[in-house]
Amino acid sequence: MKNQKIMTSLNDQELARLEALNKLREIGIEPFPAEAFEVSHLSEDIQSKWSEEVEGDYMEVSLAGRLMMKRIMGKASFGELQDSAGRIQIYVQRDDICPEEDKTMYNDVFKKLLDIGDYIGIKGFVFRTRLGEITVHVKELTVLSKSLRVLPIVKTQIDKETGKETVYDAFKDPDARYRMRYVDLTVNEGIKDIFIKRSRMISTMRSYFDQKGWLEVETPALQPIHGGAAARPFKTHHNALDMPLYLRIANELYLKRLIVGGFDGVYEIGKMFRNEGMDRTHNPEFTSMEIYVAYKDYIWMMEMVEDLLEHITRSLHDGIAEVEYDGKIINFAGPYERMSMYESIEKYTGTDISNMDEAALGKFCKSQGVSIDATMGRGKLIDELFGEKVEAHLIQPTFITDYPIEMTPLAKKHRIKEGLVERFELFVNGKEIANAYTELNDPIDQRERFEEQLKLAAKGDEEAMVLDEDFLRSIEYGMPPTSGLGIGMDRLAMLMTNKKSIQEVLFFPQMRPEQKK
RNA sequence: GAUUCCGUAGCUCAGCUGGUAGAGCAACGCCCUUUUAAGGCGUGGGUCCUGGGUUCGAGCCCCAGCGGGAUCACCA
Repeated sequence: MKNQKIMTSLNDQELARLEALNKLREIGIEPFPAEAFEVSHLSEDIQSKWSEEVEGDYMEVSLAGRLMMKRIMGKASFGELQDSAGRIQIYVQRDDICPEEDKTMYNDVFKKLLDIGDYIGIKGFVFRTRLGEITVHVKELTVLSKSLRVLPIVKTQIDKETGKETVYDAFKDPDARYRMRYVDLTVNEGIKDIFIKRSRMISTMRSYFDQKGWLEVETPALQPIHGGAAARPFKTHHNALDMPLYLRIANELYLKRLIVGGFDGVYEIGKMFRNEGMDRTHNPEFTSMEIYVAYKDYIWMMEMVEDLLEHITRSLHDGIAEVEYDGKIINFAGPYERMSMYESIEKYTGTDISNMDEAALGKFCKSQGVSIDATMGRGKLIDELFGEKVEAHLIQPTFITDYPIEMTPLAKKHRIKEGLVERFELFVNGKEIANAYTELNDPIDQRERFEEQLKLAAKGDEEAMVLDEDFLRSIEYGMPPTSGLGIGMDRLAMLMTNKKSIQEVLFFPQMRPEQKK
């Protein structure tokens, strides 16, 4: 009865696969065997290393993977086996896999009961076909796992005259691809590479930091006070403590406590959560890297970022420090251009705003066609102006330095320039990808800045920071001069893999629940 | 949140001024021992996203909803 219920929800192709599975069992072949299958080679090993000269080394190979194509021609067939590294053609002859009278293994199992997507193991030898394709001649075939669903079969034809490539039946609906990433990864070439690059990007960064002697740490993701950034948090509740907790929007205040505790350098690569809108550069959970190094300032940090990004880019792109993004060549070899925020506005509007007061600035924004409202203070006006007039021009990596104090409550006041803080952001392709300060370690100044934030909150600013008394206590014990940096790892991954949507660099981007059928 | 486009077979898509649903691949059956989008002959397969409405008649028109994409806004 249970079976019947399943049956009615299946289409004809899925029914055929279920029947094939039952028939395999009838023949005495377990479609989901428990035994391990020993693999000697990956498809890629053979494709790249085999030649007639070393033929002798490839007389007994065993491979495992999904059967992705069958081309049956009577008593012999070709197929394609896809493993973790790629694909290789296989050649299956009836009398080879069925040396005895009984031809079931070929006539029934291979020709009829095996479907595209099934996992098989093969043993045989490598040869080259008349048409020149390196192929495994199968002597022994093992069913490793049955696939009950139909994979979309992507086929590519290359026109022999024009060399033009045509793709048939691409599995390209973004909705389906993100919801069923396992199918996307199986069927679409190049998807794995994105995530392999992402993984290597992170491991390269980690080993760079480790080599400098900085310590990778972990700090709470569940926080009683959501500090360190201006954003709306996710709220949850702990039952045993009967208290509200927030998913972290940043880890800055915890990492600084560790600097107070005496580490010279600490960093954390981890998930942050922000309860805000989603678009092609925002996912509710995202990966950030934050690092704090004692006895340094933001000028030192700019040099570190140049070296780090150049190093990562080279290690991901065969030693080259350039990436192509959105049709542009972006060069990550340092040094990068540096401009103060005021200089950048002057460069792209022709006007020096450094001495304007709030009223004059408001007037200037209007004259530039920047829409403003009455609640905006001086800092916010500058930020708007920058966003409208400057950001889009910053294609090559560019440091923008020295921000108005109002919007940056955790950065140290500028050593010379009144009303500014020692902060930089790194822009690439018109987008911010890194943010750094000379950290504020003066506890009295820090308390005043928090109090300013409280006033903003009282005025209704939902994103104003909350005062963290324990954090203040920690720096009252004494925090060394420190520079800190944050990098949005997803956005960096987008740059490194030439993807325009954050969903393309996340295995499982956040989605609405699937509609029930 | 706003605007806009899209949702038809397992996949990719067509479907005219409204007339009762099609193609290729995939599936099923038969033929074929070096093919490669293999080929040839034949067969089956649909909640046209959901719910209302207009109409003699809706995949198509109208309304509402669901899901997704793009652009903008918001957001370090």
